[in-house]
Amino acid sequence: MTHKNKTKDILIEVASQLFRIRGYDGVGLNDIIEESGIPKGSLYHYFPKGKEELAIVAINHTKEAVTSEIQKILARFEDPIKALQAHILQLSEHFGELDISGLPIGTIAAEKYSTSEPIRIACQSAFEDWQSTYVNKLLESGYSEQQSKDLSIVINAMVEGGILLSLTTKNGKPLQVIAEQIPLLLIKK
Amino acid sequence: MTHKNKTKDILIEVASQLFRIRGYDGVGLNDIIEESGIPKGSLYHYFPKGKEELAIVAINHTKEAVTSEIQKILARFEDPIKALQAHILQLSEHFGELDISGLPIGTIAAEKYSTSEPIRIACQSAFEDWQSTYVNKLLESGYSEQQSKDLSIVINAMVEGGILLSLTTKNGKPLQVIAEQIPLLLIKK
DNA sequence: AATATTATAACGACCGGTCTATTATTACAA
DNA sequence: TTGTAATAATAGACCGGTCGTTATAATATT
Repeated sequence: MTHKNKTKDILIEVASQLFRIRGYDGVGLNDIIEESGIPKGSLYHYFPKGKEELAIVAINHTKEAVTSEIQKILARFEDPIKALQAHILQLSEHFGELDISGLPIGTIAAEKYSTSEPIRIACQSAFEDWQSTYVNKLLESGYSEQQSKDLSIVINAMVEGGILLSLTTKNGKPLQVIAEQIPLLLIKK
Repeated sequence: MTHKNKTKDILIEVASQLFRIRGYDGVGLNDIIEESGIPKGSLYHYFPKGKEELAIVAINHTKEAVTSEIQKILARFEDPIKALQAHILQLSEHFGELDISGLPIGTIAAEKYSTSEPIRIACQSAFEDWQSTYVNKLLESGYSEQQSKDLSIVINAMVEGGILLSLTTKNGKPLQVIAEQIPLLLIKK
């Protein structure tokens, strides 16, 4: 860390936010230029391979940001049920207002899985990271390897799907209902 | 029905498929022209308001196609657990190969929820239709109004999220794991 | 003859990407 | 410290191509 390259970091941050909200094809380089105030020359200086390269770095940035956010909230509750509910309810709080920051990487994944293998792989890696975070919490709480792994997939799917539903309906309700059903899922076998 | 407008129907069918796989911004009108063999003049004759109008019709087309597909497979099993598992496992069978036909409307929803209100509403309506289909099955099976409604949201989210994970990982496994967890969720209260 | 449909050419706007010039910053020699 | 050459970074005009859309003409259909 501690490599203080402000310009590059701003580009990554702005690109991450825009891609999250409008997807890959919905965001032009000119949008990123304009929003960040950084000229095209600098963008291509730091990302000589262009848009796809920037997008992959942005995906990895979002991956890490979300991973540490999940870790942080899961660590605050010993009970995995309460922890996961807090995690999902936290997501639901963003809705109804206007801020809303999109599916973290689901939009890009859905758009580009069939047309950009590097992007697909970056998105896959993000999903795997988040799943690992869930797995760790479940293992700590005494769930079996098998059940932890299975549940982490289901939780990941429910979270992604829940955000999508909440975005589409402009309403945090779907995520709240999902949070309520967590206890059913987490019955130890 | 039975209004035999072949040209228009072909446009809707082709547009639906392309939007499913590559999203709204990832598909140009030229792609639709080329894939369908129908000239641009005809497209604007049938959809004078252009791309967005065509997309909304395509979304509604996909909505109805998916709704009747869900209804069909749910009707084949009396037990709602078996019925939903069959539904989800059927989805999982599309993966691993190359065909794969994308998130039905989730991609467009995620891309455009913030930039096209008409598209957002069309997507919302599709999600509501699918949820209603789940609700009906659960009500028939003796679940309470409240639980049926809650579960239908969770199922919808799991299916959408599961397809997204299966697309991204090129693997039907996520959907299969989700299908296996259905019994936990459907415990009657 | 009137209308519906097909067929393309062309439009301006914007796309991702390239190019060249200029300005900061760094590294090293005196 | 200062002068200077090398390199990094900024700046934006510009490129060919493609975007969604429009316009106009030709052709079928009624």
